[in-house]
Amino acid sequence: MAEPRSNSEIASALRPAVLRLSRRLRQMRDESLDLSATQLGAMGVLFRGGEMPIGEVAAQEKVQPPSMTRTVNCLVDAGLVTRTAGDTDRRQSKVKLTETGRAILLADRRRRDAWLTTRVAELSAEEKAVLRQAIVILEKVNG
Amino acid sequence: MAEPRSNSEIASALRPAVLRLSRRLRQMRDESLDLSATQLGAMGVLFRGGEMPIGEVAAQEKVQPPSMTRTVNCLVDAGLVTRTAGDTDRRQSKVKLTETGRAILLADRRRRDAWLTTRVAELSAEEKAVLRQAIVILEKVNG
DNA sequence: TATTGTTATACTCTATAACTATA
DNA sequence: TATAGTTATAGAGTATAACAATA
Repeated sequence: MAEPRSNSEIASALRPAVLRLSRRLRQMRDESLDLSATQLGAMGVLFRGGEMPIGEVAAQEKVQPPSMTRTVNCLVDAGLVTRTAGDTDRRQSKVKLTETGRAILLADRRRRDAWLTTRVAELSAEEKAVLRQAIVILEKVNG
Repeated sequence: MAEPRSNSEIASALRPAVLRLSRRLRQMRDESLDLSATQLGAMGVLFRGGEMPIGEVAAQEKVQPPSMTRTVNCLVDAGLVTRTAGDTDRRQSKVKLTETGRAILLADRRRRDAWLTTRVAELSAEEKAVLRQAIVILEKVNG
């Protein structure tokens, strides 16, 4: 599968590559004892976007609302995010990173990305350039 | 995150992109009622590599042996693969796609990749070229 | 009635630890 | 003793369905 040409060939080659890498990335948790990849993802959304409704976090992470409720519950219990009722619309619960959450997110990212950063560092400059561009494309593909 | 530059910035941007896309890819199962992404992955290894010990399938898919035992059990029950004791070393159990398995794999891939293929098709020729190269790099990063 | 979120529930994936059988 | 695989067990992640509260 060195040269997939058609759209479906690209899709067929991309799928296992992404699935295998994601498996590895989830396991990296063992090195950072605090956060799961899922929790880190949700916190990352809040880091970038600031305070927002829980539904928006779910949408950005491409999970269903009940899944994000569960993740946020864990983070609230750990004191990493706060959940407050919306002021204009009280159905919403606005979620926000705490200062502790922000600090732990940054520390955890550094530790967690150790493996992946090492792997990336071993690539050539050309390969890194391709990867940089590919990240944007992957996000685009994902909708 | 349009222009990550350092190795760790690339890692930090790549991680969520891969995790979110993998989530989506696992959900695609709903459209193809037969195989999970995990099962499809294992079958894909056998499709490419022919008959091999179960440990080898696990290694290629980057999962631990007990996880692959479980996956293979399901596939055997469904008649999609066969498991036979090794002839030279009877500790091994060699696994092989059945003809049915091969046919279902190919049919399922076509159906399952429908979403991803559509997304890929919407990319420009340049973006597809980047993605083609990136797939190889992702596999390399993954070890 | 429609929307936002939560609760209840169930299933898949995956891992680690302990075990069996063979080398 | 070492290796290949399986069994037993546990935990995380995710979904759907049903519900509550608010708009």
